[in-house]
Amino acid sequence: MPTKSTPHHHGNLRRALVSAGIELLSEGGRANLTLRKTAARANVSHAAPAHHFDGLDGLLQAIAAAAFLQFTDYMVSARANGQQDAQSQLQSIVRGYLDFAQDHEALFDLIFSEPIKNAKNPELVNASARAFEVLSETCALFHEHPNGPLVNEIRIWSSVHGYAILRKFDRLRPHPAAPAIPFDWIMPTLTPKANT
Amino acid sequence: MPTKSTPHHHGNLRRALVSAGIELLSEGGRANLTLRKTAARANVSHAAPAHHFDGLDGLLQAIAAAAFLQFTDYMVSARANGQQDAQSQLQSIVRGYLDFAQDHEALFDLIFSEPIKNAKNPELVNASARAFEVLSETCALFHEHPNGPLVNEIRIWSSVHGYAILRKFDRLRPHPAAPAIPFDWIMPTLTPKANT
DNA sequence: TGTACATCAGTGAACGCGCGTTCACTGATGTAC
DNA sequence: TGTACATCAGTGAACGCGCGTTCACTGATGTAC
Repeated sequence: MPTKSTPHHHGNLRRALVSAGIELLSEGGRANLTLRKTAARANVSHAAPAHHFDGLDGLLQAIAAAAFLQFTDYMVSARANGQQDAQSQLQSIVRGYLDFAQDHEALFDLIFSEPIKNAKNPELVNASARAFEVLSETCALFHEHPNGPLVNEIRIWSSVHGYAILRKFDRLRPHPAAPAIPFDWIMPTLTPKANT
Repeated sequence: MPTKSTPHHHGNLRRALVSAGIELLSEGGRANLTLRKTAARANVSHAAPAHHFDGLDGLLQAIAAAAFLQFTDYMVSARANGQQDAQSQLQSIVRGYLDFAQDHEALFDLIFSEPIKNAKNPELVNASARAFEVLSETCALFHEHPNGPLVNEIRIWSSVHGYAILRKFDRLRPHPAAPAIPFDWIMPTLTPKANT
């Protein structure tokens, strides 16, 4: 008799609440996310989340951590599914980056938002660091920039992040009927290390 | 007898409310901005803003419009005060862009935020368009990109915007003690039209 | 296998708070004559 | 210059609402023996 209602002990309420919160964010942005709505979406009383998160901020950070993991997965999956030379790998993670920004706009906004900026939550910090590592790994396939480490990463990352924002604001067209300028046209060029 | 208390007819309450709202945003971000707090900051009853704005959204859009004007002023002033060759002008507006992002972080966040994205308020739309024009004017001093118009603008703008975000998240250092990588090192290169 | 018991993860009522909004009001300003 | 009057831009009380949080509670789970 594995099914039938479970009035107590949801099983994995924490995960369910994070999912519910992501839905609410996607539907109505940050203003739509409250503990009470999240609990209701997870079919649980509004006091239940207190057993799993330290207030609204705790929920927000847990959501951001989950978002970073998914963000990383977009990049890693794209890289794994593409060709394996350096240039292709770099293009793949950039595609993953931009796809995530488009498919999950609310989460993309969240992870680069002010309240998340200074969060110390280790789960969140680790998830964030992992996303950045993916970029670094891929940049490591190229010759270091003459000015030193991290410069390649910043060149790529600045471009792709800015491009994502401009696309969100529909600023990539000379006029409304024109196609959007593709990222390929503005992507900085790096020099691969070896003949891969 | 020009002074003495003015219980009614503030003079320019609308402007005072926008200023008060900017202060509140700077102090505590979007969550700190409410009509009641804004009215209190402007030393006015909490019902007074209704005579000047269409609710909180109206105030928010007015603040965003004011922010765009100030943003534009940062770029235009920097350009006017620098050397006048094409490359210097471009560097100047980029410096203005980055200075604004740093000096007015809350406003920078606001003008590129979701709630402002789809606002139709003409004052706001015009202020936004003007900021973008400044970049276009300056890019017009360079040869058009082989792929057509707007490509130079997108290259510069993506980089500088992304760089501003990375700096905000303190991601411009290989390690905590290192200096931040300067924007000069990642700025895309354009070809000036004439020998200015 | 059964029983006692501690702990965990929910419920639902209650609370106080700040919010946006409404409304009758009133004093200041501007205009007509 | 003076008077009447409409309009404008404030006040302050009142409202209902959704919020986070607290609290006593209870049923389910896990553990000791």
